[in-house]
Amino acid sequence: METIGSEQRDLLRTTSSEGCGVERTLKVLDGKWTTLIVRELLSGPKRFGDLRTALGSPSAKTLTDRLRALEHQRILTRTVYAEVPPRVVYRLTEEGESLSDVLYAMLRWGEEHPLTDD
Amino acid sequence: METIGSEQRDLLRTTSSEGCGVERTLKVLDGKWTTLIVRELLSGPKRFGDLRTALGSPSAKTLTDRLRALEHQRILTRTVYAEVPPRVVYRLTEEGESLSDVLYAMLRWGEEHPLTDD
DNA sequence: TTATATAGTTTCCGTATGGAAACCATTGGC
DNA sequence: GCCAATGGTTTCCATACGGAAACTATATAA
Repeated sequence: METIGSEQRDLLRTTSSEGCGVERTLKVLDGKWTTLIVRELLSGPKRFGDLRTALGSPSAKTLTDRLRALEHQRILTRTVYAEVPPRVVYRLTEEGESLSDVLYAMLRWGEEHPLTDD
Repeated sequence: METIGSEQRDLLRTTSSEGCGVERTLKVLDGKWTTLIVRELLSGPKRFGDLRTALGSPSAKTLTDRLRALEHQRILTRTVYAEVPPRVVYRLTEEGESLSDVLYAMLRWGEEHPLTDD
């Protein structure tokens, strides 16, 4: 029983190493917290502080770096509300939302293959 | 139009940050070349040298490290043929093959979202 | 007047990652 | 007797990554 159809296999086979779609996705999801940030935002927009808490407190610097990178790649938007203290909300763009297919595939694989040792 | 069904969204929402399936998958696919190695092997078993060429010549040390890690996690098997010069073949296990769902999702996303600048 | 909350920024630093280069083992072929 | 080919291993090193701590801005509340 195949886990992959011939159509999919062909796509994977014929794509060159350079500029392959897989590499493009890897580039976007690069960095220690990046993928998890997207996962958090898939359940709705979140504030900076909420993200930090949900992720288990990465350093402010690191979280800022990742958010800025994702913003630059148009995966999410950053909205500052002119209040005091400031409120900043991050929300996925349509492009960011579309990463849910990748995230969900990861989620399923991870749950179907619990780690044996390690 | 939603890109994710309510069933999927619920799964992503209710999973805690620790031990989430996404994190498990990230752990397996960790490292610079890891995901690309799996992509290469999805089109069939490959020798060490073939992998190096296909990937664009990562250092031997790095490739060895990644292959050993994937072997340890039972994503692939390493078969040594007692010939001279030696021939070593790497092939995905069933578990490794099942990563095709993740890889294919990445491939599609990457192809549907070519980079604008960067 | 001072404290407080949020969302940073900046500086500094330790570690991990990955690459380059040199070296090794084996044996069939010249 | 020596070289080539394969698939490594070992050592060394530069950089990138990410964390900790200290600092900042602002307006409201006490």
